[in-house]
Amino acid sequence: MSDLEDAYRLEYFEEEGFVRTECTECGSFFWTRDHDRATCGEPPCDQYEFIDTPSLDTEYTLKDMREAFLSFFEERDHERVEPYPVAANRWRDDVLLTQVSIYDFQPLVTSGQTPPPANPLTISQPCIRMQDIDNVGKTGRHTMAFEMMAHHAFNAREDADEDLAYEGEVYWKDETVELCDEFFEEMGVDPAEITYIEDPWVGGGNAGPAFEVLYRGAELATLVFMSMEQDPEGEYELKDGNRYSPMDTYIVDTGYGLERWTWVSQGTPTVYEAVYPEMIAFLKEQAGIELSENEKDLIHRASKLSGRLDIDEAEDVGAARRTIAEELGVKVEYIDDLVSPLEDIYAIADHARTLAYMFGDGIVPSNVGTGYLARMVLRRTVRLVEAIEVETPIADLVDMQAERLGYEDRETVRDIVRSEVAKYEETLERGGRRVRQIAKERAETATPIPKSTLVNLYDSHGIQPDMVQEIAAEFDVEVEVPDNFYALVAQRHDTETTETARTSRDQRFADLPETEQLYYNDAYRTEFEAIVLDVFEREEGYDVVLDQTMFYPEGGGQPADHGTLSTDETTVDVKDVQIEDGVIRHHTDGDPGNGEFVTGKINTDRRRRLMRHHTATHVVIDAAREVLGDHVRQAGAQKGTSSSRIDIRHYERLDRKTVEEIEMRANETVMADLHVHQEWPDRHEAEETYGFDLYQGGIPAGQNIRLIHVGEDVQACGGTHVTRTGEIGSIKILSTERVQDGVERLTFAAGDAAVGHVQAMERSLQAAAETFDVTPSEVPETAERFFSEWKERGKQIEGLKQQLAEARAGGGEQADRIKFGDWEAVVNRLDVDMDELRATANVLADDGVVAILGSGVDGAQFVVSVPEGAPVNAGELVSELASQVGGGGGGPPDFAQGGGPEVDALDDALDTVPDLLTAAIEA
RNA sequence: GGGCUCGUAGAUCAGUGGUAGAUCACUCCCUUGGCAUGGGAGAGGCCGCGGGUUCAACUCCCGCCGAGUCCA
Repeated sequence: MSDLEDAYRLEYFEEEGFVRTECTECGSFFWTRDHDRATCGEPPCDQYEFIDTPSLDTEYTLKDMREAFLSFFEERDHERVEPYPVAANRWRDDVLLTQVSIYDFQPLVTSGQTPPPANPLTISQPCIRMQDIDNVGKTGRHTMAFEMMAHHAFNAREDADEDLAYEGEVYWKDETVELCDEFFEEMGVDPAEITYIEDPWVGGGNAGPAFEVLYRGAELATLVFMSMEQDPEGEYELKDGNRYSPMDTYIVDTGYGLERWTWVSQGTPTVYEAVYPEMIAFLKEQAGIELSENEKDLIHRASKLSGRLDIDEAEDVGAARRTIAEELGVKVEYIDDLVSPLEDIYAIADHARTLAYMFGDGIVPSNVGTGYLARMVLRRTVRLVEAIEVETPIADLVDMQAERLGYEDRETVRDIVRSEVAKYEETLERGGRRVRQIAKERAETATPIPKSTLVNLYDSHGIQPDMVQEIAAEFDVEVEVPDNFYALVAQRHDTETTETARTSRDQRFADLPETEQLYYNDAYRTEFEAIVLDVFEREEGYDVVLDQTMFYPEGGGQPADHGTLSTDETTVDVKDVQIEDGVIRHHTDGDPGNGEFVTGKINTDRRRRLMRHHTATHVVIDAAREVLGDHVRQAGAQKGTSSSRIDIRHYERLDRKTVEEIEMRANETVMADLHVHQEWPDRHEAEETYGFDLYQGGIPAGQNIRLIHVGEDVQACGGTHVTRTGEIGSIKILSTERVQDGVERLTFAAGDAAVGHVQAMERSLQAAAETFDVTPSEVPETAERFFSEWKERGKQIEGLKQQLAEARAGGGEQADRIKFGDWEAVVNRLDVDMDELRATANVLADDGVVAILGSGVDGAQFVVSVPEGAPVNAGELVSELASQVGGGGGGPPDFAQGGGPEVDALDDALDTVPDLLTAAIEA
């Protein structure tokens, strides 16, 4: 760590007369203008000193504070950048939610592959941190949703190894600290009260020196100087135990918590009161919370105290509250009763804002990914709202926040919330029934519900332990809730993680220049000439690299082109095409010869079909968005030659009517014969014009991106397209399936493939129609009729069999009646099916006769039915008989069945019955 | 992406290799001046679909389809 000490010695500190001091409490080093200061300023070394003491020049609302910050930096040559979505997985695949502002620019901007939208820039980025969910409402300072105000500068080293998307230094540590100082002063803070604590920052594979900036006990800013990346050979070992080395870029990453600043400016006991005043007032009124002056005062003092305690874990909250009660000289239960509803209200306000961000940014509830996180937050909110007995629908609460945050498609947000709340209520109802049943069983045996059952209820059915306890209490049943409940759940999910070893790069391949991509110039040309730069012999076939190619490599869900490469001497087939670091490999069945001139020919039919399907994909997504709403987003796609599929995010199953509507819209676009064209604009201009909805299929790298316009629809896309939608011919949606909760897969065909599928469908229908001897349009009605008639006949047959059985048993047939003891038995071979055999035997037994019946219809089969009291065990008798025909059988003593494959032995077996009966009676 | 649970009468669920059941709802009859109710009778099942094991599968095994839930 001492390696980094120099990193904190700034000229600015020198000039301004700062001193470096070691905190007498925690031992951290910090910088301050106050030479007498002994402590670092961070709780627990120092305490909150702004509660009841508004500590800026004036009291700010969130909106005013945000504006004050952004315009301050704008005035100092920073460009204001619009915030990114909270769903960070819309532009990166390594995280789900935006947790800090720098996430907006990782990984492409921070690594230097892509330029930043502005440099330097300032932004106020909405963030969500789920880690704090248990603390929200309780500690007075944790919120799940917050805005991180920030300014960023992206610098590149002069001696950088590679070409970077930005160059030179904008500013670095001294200017960053100076800006921080100035901003504090602008807000009316005496600079002598500020401390800069040295606190190296490590995260996400990067690291660097950093300052925490404290004022009156509140951490109001973090200044991070990201300058290192993880490297096993690196010269610095940091606090996470990994080694780091300097990067080619070095980046100013700051964070000023908007909510904290607002709070400090107002000096309210909790952050929530500063941030959500309207919603808290609304909820208090709805929940009918009215407090006396005494109670208000007590709560006020309690919140002040809890702010001074260092609570970072939910488990600490209980202990903290006991301490508070002690200090205030009241019972802890009293504080609990008073404070709990308020805590719930604070949490609801925060959760509602979190949900507004999530759904407003297009997250759809699901059992996976961000959708799952949203579902968890929503369910928690439902429980909180129930706890304080507020009648207002959650949809309204979320909508209040969505309105405040300025989201446009609020009706969809409401719809999503309503549908999700309904799903949860169903789950609760189902769960309640299940628990009641278990509780009833346990009540009978007077045993507690074991923890394994509890874990299972939660894991498989989403039922919380406290719900089980509540219901069990109604039945006076105890429940074992272990302290480590969630650890037990986690245990169930312990699985080995398989590590994928990265294949070592072939040096010869790595040295090749990037292949020129001809397929973008004119997607309709199918012949080109090129030079073979290298040929790699593979286990099966060859990989050929050319200087330029028209072969489209697999990518963006579009499969590779096929075709041929020809020289004067030979022609080889291209079976697959892949791109790696800009170099395109043609996988062939032969060696065209290194250094040769080749003529490449693309399989036109295949390519055309892929082009039609690719453009059709854009058309279908656009149609789905029009029909379902703007939240619809592509969650994956795979094009093909006979059909393609796209996965779209949506919160409900699609019914047949909706699918037809989408299909009709898509075909309207086809019929309108719209022009399809591509352009390569600057990425930031494109993002500004069209938003992140551009990135339906993933985020491309680079300064410029390729856009495909189909009418109004615009998407970033690297695939090959037809030039007019009319060329698609037609689009037929073949099927929909739910691949995950919240994700619908549409499989469709375009052009001749669509016609082919319709024809196949028609053939099936024709075949069915011919069987029924009706016209295709009459098939549904006819099938319906046949099915109900078929059921009707089944019932008739059953009735007839019963009658037949009664007739037979009545002695109409020449039955062998034998007497044994006081009983009479019928031994007979009927050669009818099992149902009839059974029915006949039962009728006989009802008449007080032991029935032993055999049949040779389907193998050799026996049924034995014994009237009550007769000295014969049906199970044993059948077992004996069945073994004589090479099979087995059994059943209860009064009724049994069995059989075997040897039909020839059936009669002999029946002949042994009298002896067996005699034996039975003697036994 | 991985794990777990569930698909049986219109609804809710029993049944765990050997004759498909209960409760509510439904239809009819009886009880009552009428209603709440009570009593009786009846109708209603490709036991999700397809394979396998077995003399025999709602039941066991495999695959598919559908629903739910937990975890990353």
